[in-house]
Amino acid sequence: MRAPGEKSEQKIFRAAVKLFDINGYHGTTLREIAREAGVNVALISYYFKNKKGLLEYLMIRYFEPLFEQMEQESRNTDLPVEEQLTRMLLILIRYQSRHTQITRIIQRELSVESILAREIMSVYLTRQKHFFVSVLERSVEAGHLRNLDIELTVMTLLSIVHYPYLNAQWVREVFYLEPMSDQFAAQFSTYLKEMVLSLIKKNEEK
Amino acid sequence: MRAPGEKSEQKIFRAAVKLFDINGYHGTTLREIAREAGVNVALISYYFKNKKGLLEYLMIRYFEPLFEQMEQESRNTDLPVEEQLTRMLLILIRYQSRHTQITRIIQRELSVESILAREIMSVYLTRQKHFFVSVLERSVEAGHLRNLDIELTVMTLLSIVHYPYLNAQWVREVFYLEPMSDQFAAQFSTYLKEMVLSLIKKNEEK
DNA sequence: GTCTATATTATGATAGAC
DNA sequence: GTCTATCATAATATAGAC
Repeated sequence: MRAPGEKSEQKIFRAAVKLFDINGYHGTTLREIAREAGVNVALISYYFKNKKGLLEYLMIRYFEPLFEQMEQESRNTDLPVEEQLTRMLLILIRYQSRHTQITRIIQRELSVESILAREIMSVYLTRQKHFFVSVLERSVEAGHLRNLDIELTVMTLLSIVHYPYLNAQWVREVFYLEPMSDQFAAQFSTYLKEMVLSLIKKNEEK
Repeated sequence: MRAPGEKSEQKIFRAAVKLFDINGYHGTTLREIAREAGVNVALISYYFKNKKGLLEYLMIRYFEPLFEQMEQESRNTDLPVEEQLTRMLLILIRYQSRHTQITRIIQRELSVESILAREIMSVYLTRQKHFFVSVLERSVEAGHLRNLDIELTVMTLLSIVHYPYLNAQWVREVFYLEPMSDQFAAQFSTYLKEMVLSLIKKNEEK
């Protein structure tokens, strides 16, 4: 009874991602996932234990590879500051645009108060903050950013990078851009690079 | 059997806002709302028809007064551009920080694909975009922003302003700031003003 | 690995008494 | 306006056959 080409575990995962993305985690039932995957409901428990297990699996799978990249990039302290900063932002944008569905699920679910969300914050997001703070501290040493608070700048940069991928529907319907497209990622990166330069250089001149 | 001081309708609304904020719309049940409000479940249907009605009521209540303010401010075209722009951003920040719970509910629920979300986008959020586009167009006429795309700038500014109120937990636990406090709103506004000036002035000098 | 069958509990919603 | 009682359905989850 198995469909050709793809294993059930994978089919369940794909279906869950698709439905969580569109309808939200609590807005999706295991039955819907099973139907979408063309698989029996009981198989979900077999592979992922329960609904929460599906979400946890999804989150870990997302953050681990991303943070390997980020960590590596944050060690390139021999690069010019603006270069390192824009490269770190580029990593985030590229990663998000290649995983738009999971990105939106995670961004949304992190805004719900839960143990899982708190764990993600303490394990990954504090680390992420420190990566960016380090770079900006280097930037201050180089004479940039004199009158902009570092922490708020990090918060701001991350807001810019995350929000369009959370609110993809808004980007589509209000700005007529497609967050899933490579073109958007490219355009967005270019824009951000320009903006970062504006911020840094301006303050340098003061 | 009525508790003193507050009417049931109001108590239900408050309870719903509190629980939707913490656990999400789909993550909250009518029974939980009734318990939190100290009121019978049936009363929710009596006042708000059904669960969806509660969410709709909440959204309209939020956007109407906000857009009255925004609309009014967007007519002040005699002000200097930076002044008008920062004032519009300030309106958003103040409004969000005075309604942190509903703001988070709405920001989160807009990222779920639904008819309601689509309506909010077409009724309010496109209008919001146009307010900001108009100001930035004035800015371009004044010789600013030469190499920054207007629409992307609007998207970016709104991302900065919205994201911290959606991801309040992140702001708290990673940046040790309290999004509900007036102090945060003040600090954030000051920062943004500085940043807007950086962006505009820098490009002016080129 | 996959399915059937079922247990158990929860859910949104309403009819009708007070 | 408020509550009791109840319905119909839907939810997650598991035990056990194949």
